[in-house]
Amino acid sequence: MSSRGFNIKARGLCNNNNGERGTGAKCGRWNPTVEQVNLLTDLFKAGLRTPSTDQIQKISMELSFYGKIESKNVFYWFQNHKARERQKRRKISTVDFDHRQDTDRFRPHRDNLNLRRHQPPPIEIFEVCNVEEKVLETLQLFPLSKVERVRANVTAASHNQYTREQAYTTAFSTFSTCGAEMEHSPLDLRLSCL
Amino acid sequence: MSSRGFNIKARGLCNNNNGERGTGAKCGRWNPTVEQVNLLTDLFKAGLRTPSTDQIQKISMELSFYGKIESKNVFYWFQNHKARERQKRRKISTVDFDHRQDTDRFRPHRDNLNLRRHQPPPIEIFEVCNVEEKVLETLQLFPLSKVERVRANVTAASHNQYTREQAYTTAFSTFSTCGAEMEHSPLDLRLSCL
DNA sequence: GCAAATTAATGATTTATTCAAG
DNA sequence: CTTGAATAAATCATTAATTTGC
Repeated sequence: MSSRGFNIKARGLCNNNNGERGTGAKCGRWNPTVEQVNLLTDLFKAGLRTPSTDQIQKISMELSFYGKIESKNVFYWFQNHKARERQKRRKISTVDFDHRQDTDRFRPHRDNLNLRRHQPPPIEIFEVCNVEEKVLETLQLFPLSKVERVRANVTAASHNQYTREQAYTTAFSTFSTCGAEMEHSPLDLRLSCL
Repeated sequence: MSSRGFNIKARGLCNNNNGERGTGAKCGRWNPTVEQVNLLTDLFKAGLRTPSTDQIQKISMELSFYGKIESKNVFYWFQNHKARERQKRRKISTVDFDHRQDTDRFRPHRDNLNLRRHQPPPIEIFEVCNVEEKVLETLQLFPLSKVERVRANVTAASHNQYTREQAYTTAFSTFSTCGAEMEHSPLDLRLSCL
């Protein structure tokens, strides 16, 4: 019993969504291929968090090789994956001082948030994040032909997080974008085109 | 002291943003004309809250007559205006039981939030919202030539919220979109185009 | 084995919060 | 101090895993 009036939303109209993956050409939402998920995960492991417009464009382009995909799917995937990784990590890194009052049952991890905001957070989270942010400035997407090599390299690198920077320059084609535009901003991606 | 690495973001590169309005053709953000704000406000008063892709497109188109504007500006305007109206209303409707401890200084209006979530909200908000949702299905944008008339009608209607539906059919060209696409969803707007 | 029923994941939206320009 | 812009959190909704009874 949905209390919304939205769930009508074009059922039956939609053509089959993904040529591969799974069974019966349902309509609803994007159903990523395992390859697609793998690649996205690799990029995430490599430190990509909030891809720019161009990056999303390229990723989507590359991944479309493995199945139907839209840019927004890529965007959402990173949004969700980032958030849920954060959430997961927060959960495990705060079980220690998780003795609060009853009132906190109402807001499951809000307090962790406030905590995170108003005091130095459990280091490794932001250490990692900062690294990401920096590196992302020069991170470029891979050509499809190099996919396998990329996967191998990144996977290898993920076992040793101090060779991560190496992994970038090895796996992805890195070239200086400092003088380039770099005016992306995730919102451009969401709206500028319309 | 911003702890982000984002604020670099193309300063100086940007060409002048808005030809009119204000002073010196700065780059930064959109600076709406008074006419633009007026029109947007009218639409808001008329009940528009989360315009669809097409609606945003049209609004942007119309408003571009008064000055430089992008679709995303329209999108953001509604986002912000909706949120801040809600916030404003929440503030005034919960001042009564606003006696909390010192710790709350850290999170200014968080508690109001939780409140809103865990108990029936001040009715009229959601009453209004529901009305909006329904009406919006048939709300169409105005032609620019009718702007003045629209403004007049909407303003008039805003004094008597029970003639609101009348105002729609009077001020805007209403035609049945039930059989039409109606697959918009705000996210299409943000990403589908890219 | 195999569907119906439940639950867990996760794609998609909305809402809240924060940043920062003017 | 207002508000445009952007991010993060919370929420909704659908699909896949899985459990369960047969």
